[in-house]
Amino acid sequence: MTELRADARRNLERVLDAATEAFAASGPDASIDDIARLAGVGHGTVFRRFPTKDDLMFAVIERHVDEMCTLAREALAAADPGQAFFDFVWRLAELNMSTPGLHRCVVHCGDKPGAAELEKLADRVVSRAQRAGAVRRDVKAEDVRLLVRSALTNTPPGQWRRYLAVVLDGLRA
Amino acid sequence: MTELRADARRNLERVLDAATEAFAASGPDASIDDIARLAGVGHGTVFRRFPTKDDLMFAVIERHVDEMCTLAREALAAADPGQAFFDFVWRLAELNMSTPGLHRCVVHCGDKPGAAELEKLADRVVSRAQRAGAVRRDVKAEDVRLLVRSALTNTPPGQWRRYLAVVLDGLRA
DNA sequence: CCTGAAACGGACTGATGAGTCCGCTTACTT
DNA sequence: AAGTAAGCGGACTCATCAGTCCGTTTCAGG
Repeated sequence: MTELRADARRNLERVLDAATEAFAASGPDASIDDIARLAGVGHGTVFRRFPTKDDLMFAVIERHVDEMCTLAREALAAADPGQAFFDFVWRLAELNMSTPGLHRCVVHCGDKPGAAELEKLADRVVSRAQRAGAVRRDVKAEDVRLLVRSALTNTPPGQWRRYLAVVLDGLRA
Repeated sequence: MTELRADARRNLERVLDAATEAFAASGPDASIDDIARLAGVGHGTVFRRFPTKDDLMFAVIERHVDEMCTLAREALAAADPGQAFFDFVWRLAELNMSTPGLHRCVVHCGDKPGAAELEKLADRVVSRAQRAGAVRRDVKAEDVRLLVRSALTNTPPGQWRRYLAVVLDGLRA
């Protein structure tokens, strides 16, 4: 029942590879038709495995999201909450901005279960740093998330580090 | 030749009013059909006056852009370059965020002649503040523009003041 | 092999939205 | 009042894209 036929498994891999490439290049605007063409399959084949485009997108970024959750858990376990927060943000940014298109997909899928988990973890990292006095108290954890995101999104390629530095300086207590 | 017939003039006004309302509500995503319906005219009438949607959008924001240019010129004339910069940014933000939809239209039309003029003026305000030592030197004038924009765009309604405060704090020398 | 179920893929639908066209209407002019 | 050019508006084209359907192909087990 859960076993896929050999050709189905092969096509599934091709689709995921193609989708990763297309979403990395064009963000959530990549079309299913493009992805199917890139994978060398009909687009009906894509829809059989992933009932909606969002399902496919989430399958592509799931690995990314998991990785980010791990970073968040490490930050929560670290000794110095302030340092952990700043390190966490930089690592998160490096991971996301290595493929800006996928980052935009992560933003697009913000309400999916896995992504919601990540948000909860990230908010705890922020709160901990605030309690330790490393981050100003007049912003909410959610605000920090949005500020960092806005510094990374719609930013000229290769310039985001400078932008993030400014925002993080603005966030220090 | 340049005189419009009475009905044409009346419809032109209606279209501009409707477009302002629609763009303010939905940003650049407002459709010409919606605008025409709101104005009570056929959409052919809209296209006769404004060959493309962008032309219409720019006509709507032109007044805004002019007002912003005035603010920039005032800032350039002010005595204290640093204070002038921060006042300028806050006034610009208040003006834009009173109608977030129109702000998104301004961003969308960033390359139109009038908007380009505004960018040049704004960049001079920034450079002047940097030379006066009020703004950190490791960012370019364009970076400041983009950072401020990113703090205002895609931001929960009513929260943008906090976000802007953080970014401006991060920009101080 | 040979057969049936799984998988395939592309034609099709339906929605949306920009921009064109042209037969009809209406406002000015004389 | 009548002629005419300006103006009108909606039907039409064209393109895009998500998602459906079904006749055909291909895999895998007996």
